[in-house]
Amino acid sequence: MARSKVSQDRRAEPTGRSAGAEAPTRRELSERKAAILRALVQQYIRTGEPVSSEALAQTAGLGVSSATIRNELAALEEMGYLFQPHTSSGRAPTDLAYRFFVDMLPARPRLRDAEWRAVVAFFDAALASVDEILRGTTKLLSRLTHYASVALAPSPAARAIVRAELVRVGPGILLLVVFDTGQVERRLVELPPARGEEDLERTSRAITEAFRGLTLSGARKVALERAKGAEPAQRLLLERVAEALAQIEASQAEHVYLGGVSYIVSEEAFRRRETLQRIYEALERESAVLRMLREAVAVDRPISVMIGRENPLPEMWEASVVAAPYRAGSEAVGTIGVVGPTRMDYVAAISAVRAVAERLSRAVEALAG
Amino acid sequence: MARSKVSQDRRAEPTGRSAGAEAPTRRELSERKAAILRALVQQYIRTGEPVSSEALAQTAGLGVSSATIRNELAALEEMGYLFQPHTSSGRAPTDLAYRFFVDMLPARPRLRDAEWRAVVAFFDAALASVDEILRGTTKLLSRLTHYASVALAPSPAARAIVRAELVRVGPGILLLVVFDTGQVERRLVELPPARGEEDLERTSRAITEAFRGLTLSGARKVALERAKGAEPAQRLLLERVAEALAQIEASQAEHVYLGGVSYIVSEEAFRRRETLQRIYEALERESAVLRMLREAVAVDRPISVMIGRENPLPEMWEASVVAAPYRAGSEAVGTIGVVGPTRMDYVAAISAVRAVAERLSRAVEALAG
DNA sequence: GCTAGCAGTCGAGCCCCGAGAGTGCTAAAT
DNA sequence: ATTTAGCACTCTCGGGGCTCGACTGCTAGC
Repeated sequence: MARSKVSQDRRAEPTGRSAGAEAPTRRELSERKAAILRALVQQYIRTGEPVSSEALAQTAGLGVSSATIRNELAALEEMGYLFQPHTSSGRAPTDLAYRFFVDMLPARPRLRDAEWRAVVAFFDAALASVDEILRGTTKLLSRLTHYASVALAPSPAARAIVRAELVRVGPGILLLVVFDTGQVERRLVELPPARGEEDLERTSRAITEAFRGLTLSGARKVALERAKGAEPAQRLLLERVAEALAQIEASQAEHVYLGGVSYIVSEEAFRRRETLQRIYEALERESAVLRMLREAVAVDRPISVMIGRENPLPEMWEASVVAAPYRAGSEAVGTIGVVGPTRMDYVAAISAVRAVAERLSRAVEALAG
Repeated sequence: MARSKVSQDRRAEPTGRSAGAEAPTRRELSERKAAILRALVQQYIRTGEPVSSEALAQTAGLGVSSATIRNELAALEEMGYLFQPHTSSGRAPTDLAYRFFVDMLPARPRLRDAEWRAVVAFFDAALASVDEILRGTTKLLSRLTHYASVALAPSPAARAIVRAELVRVGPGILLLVVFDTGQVERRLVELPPARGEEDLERTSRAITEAFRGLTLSGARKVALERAKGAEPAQRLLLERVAEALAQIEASQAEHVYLGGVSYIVSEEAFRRRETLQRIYEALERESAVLRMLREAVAVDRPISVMIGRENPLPEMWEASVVAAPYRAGSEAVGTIGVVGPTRMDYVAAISAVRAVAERLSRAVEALAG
């Protein structure tokens, strides 16, 4: 593949949309170069074919001839924005060009009416819990964008507990924690030998009372405190509960949602089987998705775009991610995003992700109060 | 595609392994034809290339010349077991041939030792709930077989409730039902206006007591009964709880687990993008997977195999499914399976699915007591 | 009934060729 | 100093034609 000219520096500008703020290292583009570059990227996104100077002369509306544009294109290629699949073909954008294109996008693209209504309709339906909402959200996002979608549930670590119980299930004891988002976490509690049902009941009632309104770490502290004063029978149980709480806090694997993976199977850009397989593998690995989305929204922006090699996962270097955090109150609690080819329709993806993130925030906020 | 000769009758023998029992409609094959057919299918599964008479003469060990085998092959093709991609190529199996091959498989293929140990190890780890187990199970199955895996959770309809509660979450009330499998179902209860916290607490405690040990429909009856006698404030709430219970009973969409989809991306048999996309679309549609697995295990066998067009979903006609129910006690409560190309390694898939279903049954049984 | 042998069929790979698309460069024009 | 017209050059893509080789089906003889 003639990809050798793609920009090496993985993170010239790691964040999403820097809307006008220049990276100091990047040479400024002349008006005309910028216009040409934008037109080229736009057309390439539309057609997927390398763009010729002639085509740009006609569509970009600069009133200069194709020969002039050819000179500019040569310069842009020199600067690392473009490459030619082969000597006598048009030019295609590198990651750097997409970055430029995305950074220059007008501030707030709007969703089309029909789509906006679909978003509103989805979130208007009564949904019981964040889990249920997110499952639907990935489907919604994929339907809107025709790309694969991912979502991260709020980390329970920061959420308030509305209920905690111990339940006997089969031979084991299950610690059940319900959060203000409607999320439910469960953990097996290693059972101390020969525990009576009454003890269990009593402890369960005790923690239900004691944990209400606390966070996981708060609850854990309380459990340990109470364990100290308690009679031996309860003591062990409480300590085990504290352990389970810690485990819940640490684990996050279950909180990745995935949807619409069938949409990107037919992407021309993922023609090579191997590319597609590696992307799917990564998407199935919760830790990978977690890492990717975390990094995507690390910088505090409403929408982040991660283009090609900006992605921390090499498997994703031929893909782009458009991601946004969603909030409950003022703090970001989770992330949603879409995954498509670097040649994705950024305008559509950004507006869809933005709209969904907004409504999702409201929905989660309504739940969590 | 030269697939026109594939058997038309979608369900000559709908079930999995009939191990020797003949379908009355199917003409009996001579010893030699059977041996040739088996050898051919085996080789085709191994190589993916049409098999020649010469190759069979060498490997099948029948002591006859390729010319003789050619005659037999012509007959088998006539009977619908084989087809030629083109005139001068070897033969490939039709669905009917795979069906024959699978039906003739020796009774209980064993898993290789290392794999068996992986299965045992997975189920030896303490797992909190059926959900958690199944999530891991699909991963395990896919790792073993290199195909995509699906699993159906036990329908909560038949399970016993170990706990039911009402919890205030944000502005809504959440009905939380915990089953003996560790599964948790939650449903928003349409809130009657201006309900006091004490009422809620009281009702919650009441249903916790009253529902313990019942099934969903049992609990629903109890709720409605109690509603009759109750004071108006509680009455409405109880009726709404009954409604929510009915909804839980009816819904099953959330109970489909999917894993290892990246494994089948590179399947040569799904070379055509469209084929792969349709398969993925179907796998993402819970209702479709539900229908497929239901039909697969409809006949009471330890392992069911659904080959190509035997599948009720046309999207899956180029794929095969190996499925098995898992049990808690004597009743089948859920299903697991793998999805691969019709040319899949049935022996490996069957032994993996069987082994996993067995251990899974034990694990679920241990949970549900 | 089996098999050796042979003619016939078809796909895969290769080369060649021409058409077409698009570039880079040069030299003239502004 | 730009811009542009013009032209030579490069490379892909598709088709046609070719050979090679892998199989088959069939026939005739064992």
